[in-house]
Amino acid sequence: MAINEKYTKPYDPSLYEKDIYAAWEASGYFNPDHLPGERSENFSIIMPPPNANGSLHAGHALFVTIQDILIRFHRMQGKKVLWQPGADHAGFETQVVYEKKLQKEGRSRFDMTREELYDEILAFTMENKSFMEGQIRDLGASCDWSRQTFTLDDKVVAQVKKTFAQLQSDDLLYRGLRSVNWCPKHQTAFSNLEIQHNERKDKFYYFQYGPFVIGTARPETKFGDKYVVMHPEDARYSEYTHGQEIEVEWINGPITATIIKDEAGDPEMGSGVMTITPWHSGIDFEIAQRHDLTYEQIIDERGKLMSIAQEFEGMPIMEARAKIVEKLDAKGLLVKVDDQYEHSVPMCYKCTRELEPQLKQQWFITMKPLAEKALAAIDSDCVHFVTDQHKKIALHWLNSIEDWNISRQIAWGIPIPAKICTDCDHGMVDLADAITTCEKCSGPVVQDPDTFDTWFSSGQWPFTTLNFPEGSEYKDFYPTSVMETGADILMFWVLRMIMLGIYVTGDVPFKDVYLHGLVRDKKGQKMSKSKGNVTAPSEVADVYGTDALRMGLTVGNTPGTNMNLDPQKIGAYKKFANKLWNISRFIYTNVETFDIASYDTEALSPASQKILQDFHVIKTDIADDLQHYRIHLASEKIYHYIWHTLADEIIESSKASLDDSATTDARQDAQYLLLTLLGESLRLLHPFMPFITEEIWKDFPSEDKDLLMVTRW
RNA sequence: GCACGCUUAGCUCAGUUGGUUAGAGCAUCUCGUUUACACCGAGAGGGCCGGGAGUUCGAGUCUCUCAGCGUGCACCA
Repeated sequence: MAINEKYTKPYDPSLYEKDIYAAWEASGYFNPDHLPGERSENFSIIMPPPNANGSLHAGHALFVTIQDILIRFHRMQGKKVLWQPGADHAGFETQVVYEKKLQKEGRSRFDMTREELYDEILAFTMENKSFMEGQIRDLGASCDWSRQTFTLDDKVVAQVKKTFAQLQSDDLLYRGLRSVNWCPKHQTAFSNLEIQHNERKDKFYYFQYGPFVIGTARPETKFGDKYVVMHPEDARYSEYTHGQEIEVEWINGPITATIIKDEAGDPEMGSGVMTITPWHSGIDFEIAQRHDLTYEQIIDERGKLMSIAQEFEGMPIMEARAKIVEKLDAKGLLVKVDDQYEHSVPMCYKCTRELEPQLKQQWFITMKPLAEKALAAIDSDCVHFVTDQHKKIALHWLNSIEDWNISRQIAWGIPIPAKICTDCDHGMVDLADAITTCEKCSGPVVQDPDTFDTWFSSGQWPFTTLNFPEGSEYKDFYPTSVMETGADILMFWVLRMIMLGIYVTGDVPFKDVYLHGLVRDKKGQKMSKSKGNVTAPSEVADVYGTDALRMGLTVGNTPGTNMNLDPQKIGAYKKFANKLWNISRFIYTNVETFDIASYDTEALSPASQKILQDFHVIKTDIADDLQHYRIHLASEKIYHYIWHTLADEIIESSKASLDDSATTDARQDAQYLLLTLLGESLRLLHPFMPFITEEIWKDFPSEDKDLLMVTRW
């Protein structure tokens, strides 16, 4: 197309983006092995694998944009660059999405075998995965698709199991009866990080329990309470001795209660006396363990009372609570009710239902030794946090880390390679699938039905994707240059990658950590489907173009803080794309007779030399910004330069020199200056707005030019 | 309870190691425009940088404190 014809129309992204991406992909330059020229330095990013269970949202668009900017910048700096993409099976997350789908179809996972469910979710995930990959391409991501990894690929699963066994042999793994966070709806346990605490006002009941008054918000758990705990120093109860037995009248008749003196009893709290329910409270369980007490399950996995509750058996919690209070009141044991009791209750982060602590045999990782090495790495800046506030949060969490429950009672995930004894419940790690009898009691064994917490495998992602330990990728690119991901998964993912990376490979998985905040709507509200305020990247890109979307997500978006995304802002960068289009039209149509290769730069006027020097300063400044992850500043600077310096000043003042009445020297001086600045500006802007810059670059008069994406700065 | 943030123009936000007259986008107002571009240009108004104290030759930036807003972790008889 003739230059004037092409540029006469406003820039229309939809005419060019698909073809340009295809040209990039066909060039092979996404793959570090096929990059042109000598490249001594390496630069690498492992892409956080998006969940393969739905469409990309604005947060995905943000991380793809930030990472692509860094990748393209370093590639144009002449580095050997790997951006390793992936897709996440996202265990529990995906299973929840799929269960909703089942529900709509009038089905339930509890009517299916684990194998049937697994196969159906696998098919569902694979379909979504390819859909999602198309959306990442649409955003312009220059990642190496030839190395794409799925979190259930054989190599990943094999390494994850190996690590599990290694933890066992290093004595960092145990299977034990512990209080776990159990969701009665989803029928699985969660790690401590996955639970959400909600403030709530509830009734708080005081009951007469023998000579004591005890308080509780959960009367329905009290059937098995046969221990009375008080602080050993509490003078009010000095007449009672540890282990002393007393007869008390309780919900379903008289029981024998035992006095326990333990420092967990807080004299300041209520009467200073409490009864304990070890099966349904982590703290109570610890007390029970300290004193070797017995305990019993009161509430079943579905949230219903068990046979110990006698007449209340089978009732759901809330129904039982009211009736038990009624009965205790009738027996004259209800002392008072406080209905202004504020407390926070643990909820399932998915269904916002109350979690029920249950005692379960689960696999736990002993985290302290792993955390200590991570702390040292962060402290010494071997892992450098770009955002200082997240370094503080990381140190705080690692310093008070708790053991990690990695067992999940869901089908969609990596099966835990272990055998469980059906007689004594003893668990044995079994990578080779060779164990047939219990090592403790010689009883029969079955495969552990549970799967790993997704974050256990994700935590090993950097080195598994790079083919640890023998792969060339691992040798060339580990530790990777920077981990860029959402600040909301700092503890879930980033810190676990650091801990497991150091543990398995002996080295940190990445040198820098760059965390971005949430993308919210223009009013600062969290985007959600139910609110209808979701900005779908694909829809925005259709209206304004991908380049405009990328700029809108980038300019002024400080690392680590949330951003409010106003579509109007993206519209502003659509205007900018068109401005650049017209700048190019003006320059190209005015240099058609000019041969830049044969122009003698010695002849350049001092004024033009000064302009080029000024440009060089800006360019150095922008490069420095990008080296230091100041993407929000770099993008604004190049925007400002192109519009308000190149267009408003340099082009405007060049018009006189390009006029017919001007001398040949003056005209050539202006032509050289404008063409040079256009070429340079396209390079600088390319990482941010890759499509339009590549398209304009096609018309740049140069002998042996390659794609702009591999043109050096 | 422990910890981490935020507060700058009407709105959304930048402001890197303290250093000229505190910036941008959007919005508002005025003027201009047969042209590279109305997806335009020139210009204007608008800010005791949350309050107070301190360090300094100099503070939006550092320290302390108060207030408001937000977030994470933990606990909950």
